[in-house]
Amino acid sequence: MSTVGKAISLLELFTIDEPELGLTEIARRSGFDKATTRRLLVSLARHGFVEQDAETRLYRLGAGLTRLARIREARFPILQTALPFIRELAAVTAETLHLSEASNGSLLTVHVEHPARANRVNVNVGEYLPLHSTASGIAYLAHVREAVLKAALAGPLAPFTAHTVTDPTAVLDAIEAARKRGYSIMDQGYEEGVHSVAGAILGADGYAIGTLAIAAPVVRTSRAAAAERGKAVAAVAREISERLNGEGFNVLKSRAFA
Amino acid sequence: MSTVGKAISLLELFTIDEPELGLTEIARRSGFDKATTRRLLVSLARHGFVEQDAETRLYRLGAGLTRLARIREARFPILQTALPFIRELAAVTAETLHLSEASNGSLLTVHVEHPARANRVNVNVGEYLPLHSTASGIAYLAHVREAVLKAALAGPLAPFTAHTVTDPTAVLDAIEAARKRGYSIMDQGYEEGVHSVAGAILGADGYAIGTLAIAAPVVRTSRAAAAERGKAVAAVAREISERLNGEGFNVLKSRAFA
DNA sequence: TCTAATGGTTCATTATTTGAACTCTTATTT
DNA sequence: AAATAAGAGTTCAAATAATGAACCATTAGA
Repeated sequence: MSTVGKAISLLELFTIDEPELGLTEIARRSGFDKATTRRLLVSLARHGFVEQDAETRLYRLGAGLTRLARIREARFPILQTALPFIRELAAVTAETLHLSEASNGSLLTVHVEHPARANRVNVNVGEYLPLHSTASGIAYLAHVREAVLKAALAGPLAPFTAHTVTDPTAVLDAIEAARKRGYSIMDQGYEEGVHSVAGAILGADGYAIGTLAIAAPVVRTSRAAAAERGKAVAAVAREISERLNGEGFNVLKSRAFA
Repeated sequence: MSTVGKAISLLELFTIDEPELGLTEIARRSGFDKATTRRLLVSLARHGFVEQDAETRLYRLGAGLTRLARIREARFPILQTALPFIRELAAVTAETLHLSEASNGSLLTVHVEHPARANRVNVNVGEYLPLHSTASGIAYLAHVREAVLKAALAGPLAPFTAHTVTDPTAVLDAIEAARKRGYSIMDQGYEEGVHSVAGAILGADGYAIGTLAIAAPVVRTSRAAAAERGKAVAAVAREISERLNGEGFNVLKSRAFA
């Protein structure tokens, strides 16, 4: 692994649940030597990517990340644009909503809204989503360049549950169906007991730049409820796409595959 | 410079105004060899810190940054907490507002609201602020540990304008005054013609974790206007601190220097 | 068609990174 | 109160990864 990769992998040890870690702990988890770990952390700290609590000596992610994220947001203001819509939709559906952004052919979750109820699906910000086995992934693949789609279905498709579809042709069918329907459906393909629907958020070139998904326990998911959620999520994803680009969804869509 | 530092310095070439750059351009600006630059970019891309436009081959900041920034935000939700208050204050004051976060003893701007008027102060997201010559810096230094304050005033203080106060003792006086007043005032200390007031945002331990500032052209800044803005910005910074920590501002404040 | 500019790659040379062993500080146990 | 343990941080010879001049490929423009 490159030194840069090592440094970044240190950053990836920090999670919502464990946002602060000590030097020894970081070294242990990363598998790097303590001296190496420290040197990397110091390099990261110099640029504000991590900071150290003056009191506890624990390290945590730094504001330098916020800063760069804001610069990106200025170009792709998905989060800012989407937030009000997501909040509204979350209030209406009372199920877990998550917004994911495309980056280098992967999807990663950048925002989550959880309903205030006991039995709900939990999704963590920062999670990478497999493309073939999540509603978000299918919705995304329904609006990507041919080459990206091919690459996504090229490798062996991991079976996460007994329900995961691992046959590329069947996945393609699901993608085609999602494209026609306007939203994707995934029944327990990634996690047992979780049903999801998702819509694609399109960029100015008509290709997907992110997805919006609703994840709910299967016990609360009748066929009718799924369809209702699907329509809702698709409508909001459409709305976000239009706000983001200042153009009609169909105009955007027609721009892809041209 | 460490390899990690080099990689991060590549990220820092991207700005709001130039969010997308080509390989040769990045190499030229960073001063690194093209091969080196490329290798670093590939390492960064592997972790979603940059992404490459499939069409134009230009590089831009990636969603991996958004992801990590969100994890940080979960711990220090300054931005989320502050945004509605900032927006409201921006509407009322009709001047430039900027929110900065403390990171490793520096302040960097993570959000800006500009008024819709021709003559206004422009601040860029991502800017680092000198501590001795900005209202934000003074407000920050009024609520930091003794050691941080000493470090900030130790080096030579750069004169940015003819108005910049570069005598450490005078700066200390300004800090003391800000602490008593509840907000700081900076008259053209960083840029000619710009007047700013700022309030500190406190963390759970009573020390500053960020600042909120109003920057206005001096031509619109009477003594009375400055005082009014100062009181407003201090009140909002207080409010944000309380929301953030769920405790009264004075309770927080008393916790520091204990 | 030719030229120039950019993206991307190779591999021997060079410089940075590595990690075992060390100290220092702080918390915990006896 | 002394002993022990555990974590933070440092050092320097050895090992490894980074470097960059020169290369090719593709695209844009003259």
